[in-house]
Amino acid sequence: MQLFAEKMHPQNMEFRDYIEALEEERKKIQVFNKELPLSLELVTQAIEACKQQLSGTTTEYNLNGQSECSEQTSTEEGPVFEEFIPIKRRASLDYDDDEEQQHSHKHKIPKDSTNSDWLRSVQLWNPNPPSTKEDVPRKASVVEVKRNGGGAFQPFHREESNNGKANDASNDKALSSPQVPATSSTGPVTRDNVDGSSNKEEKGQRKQRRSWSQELHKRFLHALHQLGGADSATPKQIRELMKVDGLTNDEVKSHLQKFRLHNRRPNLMIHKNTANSQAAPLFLVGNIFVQPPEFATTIATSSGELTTVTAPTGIYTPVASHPPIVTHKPEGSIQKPQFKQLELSEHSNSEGRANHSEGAGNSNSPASSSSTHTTTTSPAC
DNA sequence: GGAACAATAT
DNA sequence: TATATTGTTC
Repeated sequence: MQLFAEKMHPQNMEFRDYIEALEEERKKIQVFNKELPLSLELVTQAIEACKQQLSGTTTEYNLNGQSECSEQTSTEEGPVFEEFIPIKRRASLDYDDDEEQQHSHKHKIPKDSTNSDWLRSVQLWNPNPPSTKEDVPRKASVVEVKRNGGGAFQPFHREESNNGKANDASNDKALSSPQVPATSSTGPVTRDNVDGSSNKEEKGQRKQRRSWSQELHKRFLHALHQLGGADSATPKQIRELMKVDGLTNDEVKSHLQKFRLHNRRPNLMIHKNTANSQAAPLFLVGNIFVQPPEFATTIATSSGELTTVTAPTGIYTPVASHPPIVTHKPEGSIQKPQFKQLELSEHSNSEGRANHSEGAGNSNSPASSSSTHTTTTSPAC
């Protein structure tokens, strides 16, 4: 008996506190009565229930609550109890940890789910990347910053196959931190590259996709520029110049391939037009806008496509500068590419442009070179 | 180096 | 769901 009494007191105290907390909660919620009518109702009910129990039924209830005996009360209070518990918990987060086992279901589920979402949203990923347009586009700028700070991009989708690509992750970071390329990247070329190839073989699975962030692409362009253009440059050389950890020749090669493909089409047109390769290359894409009417006309006439085509693509068109046009669709198109970063902020433009700038400087070489060779072949012509 | 295949986003 | 873009593998 005495034990009872002893126990009761403290509990009652807690109970009162809890009720007070609930009341405060209710006050807060009342403001949002319209929006959270149910919540208000629930809280109110909980308060009433608590009060009732505290006054009359308390003994039993409490007992039930604490002690194992749950039978009798269970009938009436059972239901209340359930409602109560969850609320209580939330009210007092303390309980979250353990106990749950019993109610874990209700309680846990929401909690976990929230957390997971949270993490997801917060973390990188983007998994977000996937469809998280909401987050990405809007918050993009901010998010980007954060991410960049850490690793920069979003981490591609490396989700599942971390194993093989653990390296990549690190790599990515390195990559991501283009700004400080030298630092991390300096010695980068080491084995990672090799690993990439080896890993492939190891696992039948596909390698996770490497997203070519702007930064990465920037480097790519830079390297390309240094090597005298896309045509003359070889993946290996490019890779070395890029100084990116974990970047494989294959990746570079692939990127180069796409880069050429993208550039060629549009460029081709230009190319021919511009007997002189000199400028042509530089502005390939850019020229469309910038360049003199000559190109524009040709381009426009021959290919409305160009404009459309070039702009949309994200990375490869880096150069592509359709800022204005792009604005509408572009986001979608551009965003797709992993380069959310681009999208993230308008920076994308800036970035894109940055690329441009570099690309432009650089681009000339690549584009020109590539174009030169290809020109003849191009179907467009 | 290029093409086919695969994955992802719109 | 179909298409487009991008990346990986052969």
